[in-house]
Amino acid sequence: MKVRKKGSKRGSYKKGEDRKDTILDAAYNLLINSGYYNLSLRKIADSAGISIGNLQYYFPSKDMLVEAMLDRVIQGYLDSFIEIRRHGTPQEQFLAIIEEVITDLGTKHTTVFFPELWSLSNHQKGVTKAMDAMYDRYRQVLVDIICDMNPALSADQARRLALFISSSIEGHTVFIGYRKPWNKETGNLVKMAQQSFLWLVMEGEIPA
Amino acid sequence: MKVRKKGSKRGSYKKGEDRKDTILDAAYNLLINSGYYNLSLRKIADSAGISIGNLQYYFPSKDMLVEAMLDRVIQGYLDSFIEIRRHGTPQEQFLAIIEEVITDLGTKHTTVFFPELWSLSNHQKGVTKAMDAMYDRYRQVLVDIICDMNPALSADQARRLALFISSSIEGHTVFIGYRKPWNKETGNLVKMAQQSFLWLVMEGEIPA
Amino acid sequence: MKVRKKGSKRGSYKKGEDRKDTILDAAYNLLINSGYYNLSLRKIADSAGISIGNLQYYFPSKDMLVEAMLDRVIQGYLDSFIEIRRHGTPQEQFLAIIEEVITDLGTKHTTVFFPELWSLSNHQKGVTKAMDAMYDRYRQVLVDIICDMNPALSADQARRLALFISSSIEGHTVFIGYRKPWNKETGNLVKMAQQSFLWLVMEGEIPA
Amino acid sequence: MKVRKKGSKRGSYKKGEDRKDTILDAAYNLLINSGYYNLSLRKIADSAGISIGNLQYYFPSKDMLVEAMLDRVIQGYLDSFIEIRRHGTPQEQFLAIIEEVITDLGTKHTTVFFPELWSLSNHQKGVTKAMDAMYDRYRQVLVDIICDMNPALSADQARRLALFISSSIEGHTVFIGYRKPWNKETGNLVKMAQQSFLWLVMEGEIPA
DNA sequence: AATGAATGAGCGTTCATTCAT
DNA sequence: TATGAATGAACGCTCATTCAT
Repeated sequence: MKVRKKGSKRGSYKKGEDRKDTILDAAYNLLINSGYYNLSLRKIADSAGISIGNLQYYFPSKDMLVEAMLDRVIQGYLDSFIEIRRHGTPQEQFLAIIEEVITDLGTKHTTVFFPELWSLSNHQKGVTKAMDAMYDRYRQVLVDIICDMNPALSADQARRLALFISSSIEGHTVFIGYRKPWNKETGNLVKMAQQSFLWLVMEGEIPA
Repeated sequence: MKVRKKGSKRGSYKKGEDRKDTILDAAYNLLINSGYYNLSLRKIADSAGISIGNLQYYFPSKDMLVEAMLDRVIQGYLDSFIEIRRHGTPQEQFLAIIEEVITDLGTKHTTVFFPELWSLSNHQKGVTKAMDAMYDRYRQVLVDIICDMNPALSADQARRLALFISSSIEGHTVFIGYRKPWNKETGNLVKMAQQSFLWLVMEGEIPA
Repeated sequence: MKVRKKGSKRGSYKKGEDRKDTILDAAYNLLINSGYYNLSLRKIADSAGISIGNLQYYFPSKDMLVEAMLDRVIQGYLDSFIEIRRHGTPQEQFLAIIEEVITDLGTKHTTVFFPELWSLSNHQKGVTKAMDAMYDRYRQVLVDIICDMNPALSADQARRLALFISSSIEGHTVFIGYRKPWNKETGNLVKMAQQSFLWLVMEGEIPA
Repeated sequence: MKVRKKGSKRGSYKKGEDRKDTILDAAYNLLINSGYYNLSLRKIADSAGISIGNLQYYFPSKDMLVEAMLDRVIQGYLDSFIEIRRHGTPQEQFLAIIEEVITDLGTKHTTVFFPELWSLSNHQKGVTKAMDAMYDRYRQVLVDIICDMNPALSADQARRLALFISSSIEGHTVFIGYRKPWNKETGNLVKMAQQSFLWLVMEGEIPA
């Protein structure tokens, strides 16, 4: 999923915001290509073509920069979730979202980004919060669709289903992602996921 | 899952192997508590109570130490997989393994270890290899059980099922793991996983 | 031969260049007093009165620092060669240059510097290049004088003579240099060198 | 010039001496290939195929090992000097020795060894002493021949000539040695050296 | 808004040396 | 003799951060 610049109205960025974007783009690319372990302010500044003094004018500490970058990337994913719920019956939407998300796992930035995020979230509180918020919003999209599909489900049950489904999908990152050993199985796994989750939503016994 | 020391025969450790174990234990604990990003040879040596010169007598480079540690932890998980297939019908084994693995996600070391492993595997070849080998062995246990449960399935289909099931389970780490927001849902998710995967194995349409 | 600071105009050094000079001076003095084997960035930084972080702001690697230092010292020697060819007949210049160079061998920094340079040039490519360039320029001064002294010589012959003469002079470093056992013979060796080389240039049979 | 093992009689080395030789050979090869700067006891022990603990049983400190190695190499050169004075008239011997020594400069070990020796001798007293003793013995060979060639010379004058000649020859190491830019000129330089030094001995005005 | 300069801590690694066995 | 284990210092280098300009 592509990270997009915000604020398209009027084409009138503040210069500072522009520079921040350049920096965050540089940081994101370095993160994807080398991992958080190898991410340094020096490399970011170099890659963004500015001095590290100037970089720290925009982001006073590494943590702040990192969190700004994560927020931005996460926002990109959220924007894409919103665009999904548009066409077709709830069931069609449901199957479409499964396919879209699983397919997205195969892109390099998704394959690399999320494990970094999960790892970071275990050690940095600010990251935990941002990540949890993202998944909350993501799951809410699923919850809404699930309720439409099977109105017999309670809100709790729908939430539980959304949690199970989204978790299961995320787990495929490490196995069918970019350059992962089972990448070629992506299509088959989409089919298995669709029928399995569909059955669970429509006919499963969901704990109340 | 607990990492166990090997070499139970005769109680006669070589001194050097003992020291290596101490070092790897220290490294593992630091990894769990601070993440790979904060893992340094100095901290490991301190934590193991030896000088860093001595540490590097046992592990000439950080990479070698890290891979030895990962191999050891992974071996612990593999050992536990082997012990699972002992009692009951294939279906009982299947349900038991799902419960056991999902429940294990809630332990601190599992919750933290795997995201570190997934992240590392994207940037360090030796890690990729060890991780893939581990999951291969893990999935093979599932494949065997699945074939027993539904002999109508081809080897390919069983492999596909094992991949989908194991991936789905792994994905829960980030959400129901130790101190994760949905940790209390673990029991419910076990039930959903069990019925969902059982249905898929017995009645799903698995791509051939 | 004294290494001089460049940039005499206006007395307005850039601050950074000034600091670089301080560092290179410190490095040079340590090289002379302890040899390359004992030359470390820490000692250079200490000696220059700065932190080693700052030192590496100016010279990102030890190799770069060393080569900058060698270039600077070599430049000092080259400057002095240029100043030699000023007064008297070619033969007077020839004798003067022999005396000057041999006498210079007795200074501490020359006695110590050149063996370090020769040794380094065998193991570090960048050093080889800088050294060869220096000796090329040095020999060219001799070639010019030799051609003036004996116009019957071909360019090749003059080059061969310059090579033989300069090599022979360099060889004395180890024996008549600063605190070397034959240092007191310097005057006598100058006389032997002068008449020997003069005879070779004027009456020797130089291979064509 | 090849370094030879001593003690050819009876083929009955003590085992310890044998081991010492192995170690010193390893050290010498490492010195030639990487320079003193990169010479470490670890590498020597590895290269000799023994533990570093054992290495330090034979040579309690690095300095002692290095000096033993230098002594051994130097002894090899001295042995070769002794073999030279055998055939022909003094003048023939004189010309032969010049050719032999200059030609030897082109071998890799000579080209590399001597600059290391010269550099070391400026910083390590034990080395200075061994080196000076070697050159004394070497010059004595020349002194003897020179006195035979021109009996009119005083002992002092002969010594001065030997010093000038030997120094001049050594100086060529850096320029016509192994892989040095003027290596192909070796033959021509031998001729120039021979006639120049011959003239100086027979007709030069040597300071008394 | 941007740069250049500086710091101090920490990194992985290599080293000579010591010592018990 | 020979090894294995251990130390402590130093190495070149990178880092996040600070601050004056």
